[in-house]
Amino acid sequence: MSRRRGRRQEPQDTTPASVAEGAAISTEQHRLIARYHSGDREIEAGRDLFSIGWTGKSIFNLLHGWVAVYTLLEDGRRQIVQFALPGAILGVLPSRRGSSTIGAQALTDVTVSVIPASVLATHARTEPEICLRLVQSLARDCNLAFDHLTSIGRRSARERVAHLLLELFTRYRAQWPGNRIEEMTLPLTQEQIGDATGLTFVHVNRVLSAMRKEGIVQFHYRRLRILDPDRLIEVAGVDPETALGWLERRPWT
Amino acid sequence: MSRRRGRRQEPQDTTPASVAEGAAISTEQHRLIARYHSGDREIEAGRDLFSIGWTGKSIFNLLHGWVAVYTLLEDGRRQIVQFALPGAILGVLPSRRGSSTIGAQALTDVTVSVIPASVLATHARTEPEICLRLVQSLARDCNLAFDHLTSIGRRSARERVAHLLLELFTRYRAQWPGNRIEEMTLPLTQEQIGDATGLTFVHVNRVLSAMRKEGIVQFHYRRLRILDPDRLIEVAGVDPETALGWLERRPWT
DNA sequence: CGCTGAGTTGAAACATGTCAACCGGTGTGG
DNA sequence: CCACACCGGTTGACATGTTTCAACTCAGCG
Repeated sequence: MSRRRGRRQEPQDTTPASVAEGAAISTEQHRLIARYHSGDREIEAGRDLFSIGWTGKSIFNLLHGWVAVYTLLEDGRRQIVQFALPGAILGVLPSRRGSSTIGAQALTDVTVSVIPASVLATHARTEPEICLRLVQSLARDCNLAFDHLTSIGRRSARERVAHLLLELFTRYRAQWPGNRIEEMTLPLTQEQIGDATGLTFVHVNRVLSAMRKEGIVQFHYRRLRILDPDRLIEVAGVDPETALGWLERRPWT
Repeated sequence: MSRRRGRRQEPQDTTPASVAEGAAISTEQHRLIARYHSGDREIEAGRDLFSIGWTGKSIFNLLHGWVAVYTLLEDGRRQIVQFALPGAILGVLPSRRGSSTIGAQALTDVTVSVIPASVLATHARTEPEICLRLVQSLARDCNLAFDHLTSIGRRSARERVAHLLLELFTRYRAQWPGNRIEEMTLPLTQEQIGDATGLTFVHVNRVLSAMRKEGIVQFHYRRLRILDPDRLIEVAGVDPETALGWLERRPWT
């Protein structure tokens, strides 16, 4: 039942996500809780920002890079439940007591701003902005999770993969406004796409091959090229209106 | 690809979820934003609290009954993304502008407290409690959504159904503390279980039949009886520790 | 009494998983 | 500098879980 491929977990060489491709949103624009951070931290690609069982009491504001949030079953099956982009807030969920049931893996080299939970607790009442920001971030995460749920639950493999690529592309492009090139560095392996879509990496490969042959998208070694946006939208099964809605999204998240 | 069964949507006879089975948490305990509600509203079983496309500007505090939050694909495929129990907060997500991409259907007769979004907007700054409460509710929803994601993405049909039953049972029982009977009214059809687990109602039926024959659970016409809790936990593939964690959850949500 | 919603069951079709072999690139250590 | 290991990707043959289609039951209700 789709165990993971026998590979080491630790290192991973990944070219940084940011190539000069347009006018990017600056790192500082992502730092939306500037005042209280207790310092920035850098994590190299492949490492965990925090792992399952983590008992730390901090939350993280992702400033740069990509992060995959995942869960694990006892026998090694893995599910990626969220892809976090700059601006995202991570680590809120592991509710107070107890340890985190989710892990967060850096897909690229990553820099986060660390905010002690204590700060949050003491200032939440006096500084409503923080709280509102949290609500916004969580609502967005929830919405995305719901999208993924319907994707995994009710779409075919082909639709799921198309949907994911489309989502990540539009979210990414929202960070590079004005850039119209249908191409990007997508710092994922096919196995990770499988972990996010509930498929096997073998099957992801087949789906991607098919879509490449049909001239819809091309995804090779972390380079994603969208050859036929309209057909991709069609295969993903989102109405173009929604797709446009995605493009309007705020830069953060 | 698993369209819905050709049935009318509207009415639905459902016995109310609350039977006298122990010391329930009172309705007032669920009303956590008491001050600002603009009145309560009752929705009968089967009706939508709000539907996809809804543009209203209210949020709802569920006081009594069960609600299923769902999404729809163009061709009628449906995915239930959340089950809301008393105490839950609904309708936060449909972000300001634009219409809701999710719907909420009453599974039983339901009463909600309606809170105009405007109230929220004006008081969020002055009354941090509201905001904190929202964060808590959203974080919980997000966590549950992540659980469901890994269930649908990586578990077998059998595991998924077991997992869902276990989750709903523990969440329900948290509302009736002190009650130790492994039995409850679960106001769902097998089709709705399918919509939540990403399966066909036919297959849900087969799985349930099998588990009944094996003496694990019994689910017939909205009556759920857990015959062998340990085996259910085992089949669901959660470690007992986590299962206990569920039981510790706050009454609301 | 017929209708409808929900559940049940069997047979066959199909999507996806499993297993296994192989390729090319890259880093590493002898 | 070569040999080797390993990662990520690719492909084929086959196994299997789940869906699809269809028929039938049962209960409630007008």
